[in-house]
Amino acid sequence: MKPRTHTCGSLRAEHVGQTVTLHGWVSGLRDKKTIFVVLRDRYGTVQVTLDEKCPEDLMAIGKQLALEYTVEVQGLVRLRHAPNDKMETGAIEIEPASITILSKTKPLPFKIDSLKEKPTEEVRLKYRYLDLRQSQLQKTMRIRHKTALVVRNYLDDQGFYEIETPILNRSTPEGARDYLVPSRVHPGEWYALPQSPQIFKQILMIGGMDRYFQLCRCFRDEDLRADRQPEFTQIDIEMSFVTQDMIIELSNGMIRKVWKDVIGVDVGDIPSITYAEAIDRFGVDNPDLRFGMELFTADWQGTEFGVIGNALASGGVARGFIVKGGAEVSNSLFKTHKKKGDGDWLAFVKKYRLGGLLYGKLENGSWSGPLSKVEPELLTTIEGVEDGDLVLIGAGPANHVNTAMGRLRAHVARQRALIPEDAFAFVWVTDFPAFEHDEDNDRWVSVHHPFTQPIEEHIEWLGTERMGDILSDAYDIVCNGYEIGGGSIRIHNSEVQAQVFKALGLSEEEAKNKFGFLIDALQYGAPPHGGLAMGFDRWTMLLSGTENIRDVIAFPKTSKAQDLMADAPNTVAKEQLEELFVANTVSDEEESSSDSE
RNA sequence: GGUGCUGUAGUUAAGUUGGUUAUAACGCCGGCCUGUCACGCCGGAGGCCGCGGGUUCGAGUCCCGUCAGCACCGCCA
Repeated sequence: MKPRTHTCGSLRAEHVGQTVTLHGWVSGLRDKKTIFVVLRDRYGTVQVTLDEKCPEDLMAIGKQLALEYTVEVQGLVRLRHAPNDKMETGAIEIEPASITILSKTKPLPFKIDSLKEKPTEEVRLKYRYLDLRQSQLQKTMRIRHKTALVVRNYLDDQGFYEIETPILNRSTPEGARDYLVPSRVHPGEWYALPQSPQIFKQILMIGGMDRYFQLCRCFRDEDLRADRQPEFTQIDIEMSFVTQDMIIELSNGMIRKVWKDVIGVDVGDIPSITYAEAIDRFGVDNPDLRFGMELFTADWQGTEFGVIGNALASGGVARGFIVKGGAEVSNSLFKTHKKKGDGDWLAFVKKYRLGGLLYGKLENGSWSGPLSKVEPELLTTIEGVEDGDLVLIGAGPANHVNTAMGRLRAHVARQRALIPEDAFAFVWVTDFPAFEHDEDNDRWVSVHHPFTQPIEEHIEWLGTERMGDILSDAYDIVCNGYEIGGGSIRIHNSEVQAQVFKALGLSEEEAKNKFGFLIDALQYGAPPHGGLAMGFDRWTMLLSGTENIRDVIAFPKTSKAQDLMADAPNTVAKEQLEELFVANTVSDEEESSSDSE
C-alpha cells in the first residue's frame, strides 16, 4: 500500500494535473464502455474514470470491482467533460494509472446510503460495521466527537480537572437496578457498575479538587426507550463554593459554545421557570417551549356537567388547552370504536390513566361536542377561544390529568406541525419538590437524590407533615421537551444530611451501610458544593436532529439490551461461574429454548 | 410486568374474500451500451413466507402459542 496523498472529498479543480493516491470504498459503479467508479472515504466521494485511454489490464481490474470493495487508486486529477454540480468534487475526476484491490466483500446485506430503501434497524445493528459507513452515522459520530472536544476545552478554560471515578463500585440499592459484577477474590460479594459517579464527585469536592468534570459512562439495568440505553454517557460536573446561579451560568456558557461551535446555532438567553410553573403551564416538568398551546385550568366548581363536577368534588382537577383552528378535526379521534379500539387522542390520554377526553368545538358561535353541555358562562371563562377552535379538557386526579394533557399537548403539536423545524427551546426548571410520597410502600422518597440540599427555610419541615412542601435547591435543563441535564446543590452539613436520612425512614445504621463513606467524609470539613450531569447522548441527539439514541452511539443495544452484532449478553462456561461462586438458576432447557430462533 | 405495530428472496416491500407455479424493485451473476453520476437495455440465479401448533379438502393469508425488532405504559433516586 502506498501512502495516501489526498482524501476523496478534498479534490477540486485546483488539483488538476496532480498525481494523487487515494484509498476508499467503491460506493458507485457504472460499468459501460467507460467504467465510472465512485470512491468514498470519511471525507467525501470522487469519481475515477476508466475510459478508452486506459490500458487493458487496468480495465480488467475495473471489471472485477464491486460495491464496497476497498481499493487504492493512483492517478491523475483532470477536469471532467461533463461536470456534476451535485458532487463536491464534481468538477474533476481521476484518470487512474493503477488500481489495487485491497480487500473484497461478500454480497452486501444492504446498500450503503441507498436512496431507494433503508435497511431495518435490526439489520443495521447486526451489520453495524456497514451501518457506520452510512452518512447518518458518519455525521453523528463527527458531531459526538466535536461536542466532547468543545466541552472538554470549555471546562478546561473554566479551571476544571477531568478526573476518573471507579467503574467497579459498591452497590447502593436505591434508585435504578444495578448491573452487578461478581468478585472472584471475595466469594459471594459483588461490585456494581455506577449509575452515576454521584458520591465520588462529592468526595472529590471534599478532597479539595474544587472543580471536577468527567465524560463518564453510566449503567442502569432498567427497561429501555427510544432515548434510553443501558449504558450511556454523561457530562458529569461538580464545583465547590457555588450557588445554583453560578452553576446555571457556567452551564449556559457551555451550551452556547457547543451549539455555536458544533452546529453554528446561537442559543441566546435561556429562561428559568419553577417546577410549579412548568406543571401549571405545561402539565409536565420537561416542557417543550418551541410552541404555545399552554394548559388552562377549568376551575368550574359546582358545574352540573358530571365528569368535571365529580372530578373537582373528589379533589381532582380539570385542565385543558385550545387547539387553534382545530374544530375541523374528526370526532373519531375522541371516540371508542367497537372494532378499531379508541380514537387516536382518546387512546393517547388513556395510556396515562385518564378515563376519557372531553372536547368542544366552537363553530359559527355555537359549541358542539361533550363540552357543549357545560354551562355557557363557564365556557366563556376559557381565555382566547375563537370561532373554529377546539378545546380539549381532561378531568381526574391532578397528577394523571397533568401528565396526560401535557403529553397530549406535545402529541397534538407534532401531528398538526406546530413545531418549528431546526428550533431549540432551552429552559431551566427549578425549585423541585425535594420529596414525594411513595403510596405503595407508604414512605417518603427523594425526587432527586438524598444528598440534595433542601432550601434553607424548609429544612425545619423535615420529618413533619410538611415533608411534601419542602422544595430543593435542584434544577433541570430541558430542551425541546427532553430533559438533557439536571443537578443540585448538595448537602454539605452532616447534621442536615442525617436529618434527611431520618426523614426518609433510613435508620442511622442503614444510612451508614449504604452511604457510610460519604457521611464520614462530610464530617471532615466539607465545602458547600453542587453540580449537575448533562445527558451527553441526548445532547448529541438534539445536535444531530435525531429522535433515536441508537443513532448517536456507535455500538448501541436493542430495546431488550442486546448487542445484535457482538451477540451480548451470552452464556458462559460453568467453570467461569464456579470460579466466581455464582450459581446459574436458569436451567439448560430454558436457556436453549430462549436461544433458538 | 403490560399494550400496540411489524416479521415474505441478500435488502426493501406487494400479496385481494383462504384457492392451486408467491410478485416487484434494488443488490448479485452473465451479456449489451462513447461520459455515466439513483446510468440504461436484455437474460439468469436466488424462498423453511420468523418458529411451533391448530382450524380447513386447501393457510403467506384465519386462530393459539412463541421468538425477534420497534414504539409506548409501568420502571428509570
